[in-house]
Amino acid sequence: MAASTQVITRFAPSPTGYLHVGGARTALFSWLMARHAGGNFLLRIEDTDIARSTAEACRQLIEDLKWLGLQWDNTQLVYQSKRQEIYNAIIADLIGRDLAYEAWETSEELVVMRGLAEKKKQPFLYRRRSYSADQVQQFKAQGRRPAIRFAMPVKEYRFGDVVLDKELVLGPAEAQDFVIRKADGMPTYHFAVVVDDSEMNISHVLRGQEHLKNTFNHIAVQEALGYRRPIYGHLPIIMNRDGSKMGKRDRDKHVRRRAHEYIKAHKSDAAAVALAAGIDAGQFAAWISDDKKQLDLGDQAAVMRAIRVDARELPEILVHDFRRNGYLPDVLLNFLALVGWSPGGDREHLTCAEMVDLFSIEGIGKSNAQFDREKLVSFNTDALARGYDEGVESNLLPALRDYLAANPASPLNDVADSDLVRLLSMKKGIRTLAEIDQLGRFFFVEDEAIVYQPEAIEKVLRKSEQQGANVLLDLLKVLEALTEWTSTTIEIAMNDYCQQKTFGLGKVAQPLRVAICGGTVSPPIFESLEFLGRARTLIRIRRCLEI
RNA sequence: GCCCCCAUCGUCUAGUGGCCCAGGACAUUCGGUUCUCAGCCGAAGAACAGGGGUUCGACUCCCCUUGGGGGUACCA
Repeated sequence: MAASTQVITRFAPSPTGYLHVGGARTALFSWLMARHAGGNFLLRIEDTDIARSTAEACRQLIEDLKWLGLQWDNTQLVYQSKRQEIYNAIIADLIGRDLAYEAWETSEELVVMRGLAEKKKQPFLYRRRSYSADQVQQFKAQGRRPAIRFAMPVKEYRFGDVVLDKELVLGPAEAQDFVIRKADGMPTYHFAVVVDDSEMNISHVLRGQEHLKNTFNHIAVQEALGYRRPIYGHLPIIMNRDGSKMGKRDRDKHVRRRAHEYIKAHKSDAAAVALAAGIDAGQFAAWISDDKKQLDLGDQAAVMRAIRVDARELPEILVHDFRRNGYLPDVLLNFLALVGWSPGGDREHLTCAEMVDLFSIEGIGKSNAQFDREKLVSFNTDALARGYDEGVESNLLPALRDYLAANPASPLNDVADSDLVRLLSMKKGIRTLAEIDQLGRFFFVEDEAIVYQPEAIEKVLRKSEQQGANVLLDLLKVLEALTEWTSTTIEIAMNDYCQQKTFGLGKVAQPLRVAICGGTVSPPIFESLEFLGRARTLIRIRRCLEI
């Protein structure tokens, strides 16, 4: 393949938080495209927003991509924050050619100017303004730092979009001088993205449709710099069930809502919650009263602890949420691919290799799509069932270990592989690995730690004049008398007992279940008893009867 | 306010002018299986946003309306 036709795609996230599913899908499509064409997929970190970018977020992002298996081909990651001199040299050149210039307005002044334009029902456009030498002196004396704006040539811009399959046009009236270097000295996204895509030889840029209008800015800079233009494709946006754009903000919104609820329910106030969370009171107050503000990851976690909100109740939108809640990476990838892309025909369940093979830009849809968690659960259930078919130990055990790594607090972390395999084999038909965790925990805690749920005790043991409890009393004797303790012998004994009493099996299974696990839900009862062992089973039954 | 994109069952989609009174999957409803929860098996209902064109013929092409979404930052 000639170098000029080589496909090079990239994923260029901003490290301001964990990877969310929208970003993951963009990465997936770029990855699929490169792999399909036998080209390269590169990773670049766009950390030019120094206030919001963190090293921690960056580490998470990389871990999430690795978990998904979206391997990138550049051994050396590109960090935009480390390339300031390169950008500055190019900007200096642009200034020298009068294609860029210093702009002295503050953000506040710009907000006022925009408000004025909207009042007049006019679009706001920034075009070059002149300052007298005196004014500039004054600005400098005030300590102002200028931003650098690109003098965007006033003309028509157009480009062909391979996803939308049409030509997009920006009229001359809409050209405006946008900022390419912020007052803090960092380049803006619009500038760095153009320089780096060119330097990295990116052939195809796939990104969300929210970038559609930005593309004209990028083209203008490319033209000024004499760069080759990559092929652009703008992906449909992934939406929530309520039809709004799916993003990190949703979690923030949820936490804010819960914080308000907490303050109301506990007759507390913002300052007290901020104190409990150990974060700055002023910052917290600003966040809780302003929907547009977002907490960073660490602060969000601290606030959640303070108001006792568990991460599991947040809407799953981050790749890490899905990992933590027991989804398989390949399932998430398969499902994500189908949000906005179709291989055609009736095919849905695909391995990564099949997706690579079948991927094409033409198969990408043009319209926004809602993210349907129920269908994802169904995909996960199917994949888990296939895992059972293909071997619990080779297939499901590593997946469960991975799940546990993301859930360090689970008691199952201390359990031997052989027992995890037994547990998995006992309970088929699970939808997520989290179900194994929840359903299996009672095996691995102390007998005294079993918590008997009041509703379960009432419904299964106390109801109908303590019928359940009486059955349990009988069963205690039957089980004590058993010579051999296997699920088969237990089942035979229980069936005998039921025949004697003309009971259905449910009449004995449920009391036993409550006795050994404290609730009404567990893996199949006879195998559970065998697994738990005679001694512990009997201890738990006696303890339950005492209560 | 201004600019832009999109439009098939509730949801994700197949469909590139006649193979479609529209196919699949998830969800839903109803049956069956089962010691609980799941799972599994079977069946059913469910869509081309509306209006104009073009054409012998329109889900497919064009226009308008309506609806949804995005952007409008010294965020990316």
